[in-house]
Order: sequence, then structure tokens, then C-alpha cells
Amino acid sequence: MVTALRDVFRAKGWDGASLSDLSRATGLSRAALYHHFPNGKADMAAAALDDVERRLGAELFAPLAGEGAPEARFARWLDGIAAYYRNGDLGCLLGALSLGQDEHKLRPRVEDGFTRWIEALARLADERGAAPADARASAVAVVALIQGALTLARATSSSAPFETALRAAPHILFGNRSA
Amino acid sequence: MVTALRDVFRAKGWDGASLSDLSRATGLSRAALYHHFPNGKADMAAAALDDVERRLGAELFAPLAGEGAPEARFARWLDGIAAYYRNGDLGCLLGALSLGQDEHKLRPRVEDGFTRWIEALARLADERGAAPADARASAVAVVALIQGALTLARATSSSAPFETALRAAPHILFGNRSA
DNA sequence: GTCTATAATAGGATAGAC
DNA sequence: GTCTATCCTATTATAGAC
Repeated sequence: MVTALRDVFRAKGWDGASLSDLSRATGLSRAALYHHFPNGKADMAAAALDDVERRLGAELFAPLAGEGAPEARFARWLDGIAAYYRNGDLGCLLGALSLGQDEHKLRPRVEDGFTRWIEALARLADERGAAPADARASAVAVVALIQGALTLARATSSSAPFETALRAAPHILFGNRSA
Repeated sequence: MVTALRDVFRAKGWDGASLSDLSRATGLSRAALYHHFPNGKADMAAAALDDVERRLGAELFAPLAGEGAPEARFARWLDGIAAYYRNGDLGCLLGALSLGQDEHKLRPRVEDGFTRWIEALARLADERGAAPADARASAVAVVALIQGALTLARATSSSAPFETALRAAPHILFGNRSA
């Protein structure tokens, strides 16, 4: 059920995801949703964030910090990313929730999610011997690249930008970029 | 007036931008807005797209195709981009409108806008001698990078990701990346 | 051209039956 | 736990005065 909610937020964002949408996706009435999530949409989005964090943490970010060459781990991670986003057909929950509701409670969680992505990738670049500042800059660039590629994929109804971005990612994370 | 509308869409996206928001930003009543834009929000967003296309076309993309070394033109373009997005404080209209309203009339225009960005940058990489496919891939990566950096900047309330992305952009567009 | 007033609808949320 | 029914508010849109 949470995955159904999650997918609505991924596809429509905070403002676009109405209770009717969420009700339809889950097969539950609006009132029934309030039984599971007393605070309404905010609780549903929080549950979706929980689900994504738990799932991606276990399947993608744990192996990323495992053993083997950094390049090989990153390549596996990219494969996982491609699968999770279905080659660009699905959006990113963090990105979708970053627009809208100005003052809401989810903001820190979204920010935190992005920070974790960046730190995990920065560690990888760091292992390869990059200077800390360069490692972080490369990691930021890779996360931005993937986020933007999902935006382009959605806007153009094509998976091509996403695939292009994933191919470029290793060069950006590990490539020799001075300053 | 159109720039006020534009900025609301940039900040809140299609779903988040209500007529009340647009009315407040312009200082006009909702009814007065309908006088200028008979079809409501859709017309306002279209006018915002017109404004952005005209403005960026003249100030950024025309000089990009001008004379001088590609690297220098690209550097000036990046300066213009930084100014237009106020170092990441403002969002991208295309990106903001890419989420929401499933079937609406603006979709082709958003797609077209992104396509023009990509083609302009691809020409630049092409001038530098990149193979056509590589030039296009690099251009896609740069547009995605900038888009994603704006998402990160908004999510983290920091201009740092945006500035990092702009520094990385020349290496991605012109750097030696083999396939 | 802009306003006030108003309609019609959708969204968010709650009450209470089962 | 899930439903129907309901409420309140916000949103989109229109009518008509000035």
C-alpha cells in the first residue's frame, strides 16, 4: 500500500498528489486512509519516504559501501538506480517532494535524503584518492546529473536522457577534473 | 506583470501556483487576470514560457552561437545562467512545469524548450570537434546537471550545489570522455 | 481594465454506522 | 478497518457593475 502512495507522490509531486489520487491508487477510501495516516497527506508522504529510505538503503547504499573496487561498486549501484527508476520512467520521490508546500515538515527529510546520497558517493570518490573537496563536488554533480536526467526524461517522455546520464556518471565521479 | 506570473510558476510549479498566488504576485484581482488570460492558468503559464524563451533566447542563446572560442562563449553563457537563476535561488520554469497536469497543452512547449537547450549546447561541443553523438550526450548531461543542481539547491536551501554544478559544466561539455 | 460578488467544483478532513 | 455521508475551505471560473 505504501508503495502505491509512494508512486503517486513520485509521479505527481506534493501539490499534484490529491487524496483522490492516493485513494484510487491504494483502493482505499479517503476516510480509510485517515485511519492509517491520521495526519493525512503529510503522514502518507512520510511513510513513502520511510519506504524509499529503507529499501534503497538496503539494496543500493549498503552494497555501495561494501568491498571490491570503487568503480565496480559504483557500476553495480548505477545498475540498481536504473532499475529503481525503471530507466527514467519513474521520478524521484525526493525531487518530487522538493517542490511545493513551503513550510512543511517533510522539508528536512528531503534535504537529509539528498545529503545522504551525496555523502555516500563522496566516500566512493574519496576512496579513489580524490581530495575531500573534489570528492564532494563530484558527488554533488552526480546526484544533480541523475536528478536532472529524471526531469528531462519526464519532460521528453523518453528514457534516453536518463541512460545518457548514467553513462556519463562514472566519468564525473572518478574522472580527472582539476578544480 | 508576466515576469511576476513567471516567478510564481518557477517557485511553485504548475500545481502549486494557484490563482490566488498569481493574483497576489501581480497585484491584480483574479477576475482581472482572466481579462488578460481568458483561459486562466494555462494562458498565464504560456505567457511565462513566451517571456522566458524570448528573454533567454536573446540574452543567452544568441551570444552562445556567436563568435569567439567555444570555451569563452560557454563561460559567458554560464555567467548568464548563474545570473538568471540568481545562483540557484530561483527555479527553472521548464523544470517546474514538467511536473503535474498530465495531459495539458504546455507539455510540447516544455519538451521543446529543453530540446533547444540541448541542441544549442551540442552545437558548441560539436564545434570543438566532438563526434555528433558525443556532443549531444555531453549537452544532455550539462542540461541535466544544471536542472538537477537547481533541484538540490531548492531542497537544501543552498546555492552551493548550483555553483558546484556550474564549475563542473565545462569539463562535462568539453572534457575527454570516451563513450 | 479592474473591481465585487458569486457560482461550481475539488481538495482536505471528520463523524459515525457497520 | 473500511465505508458513506458530511463539512469546511480553497480553487477555478464567470457575471455584471463601474
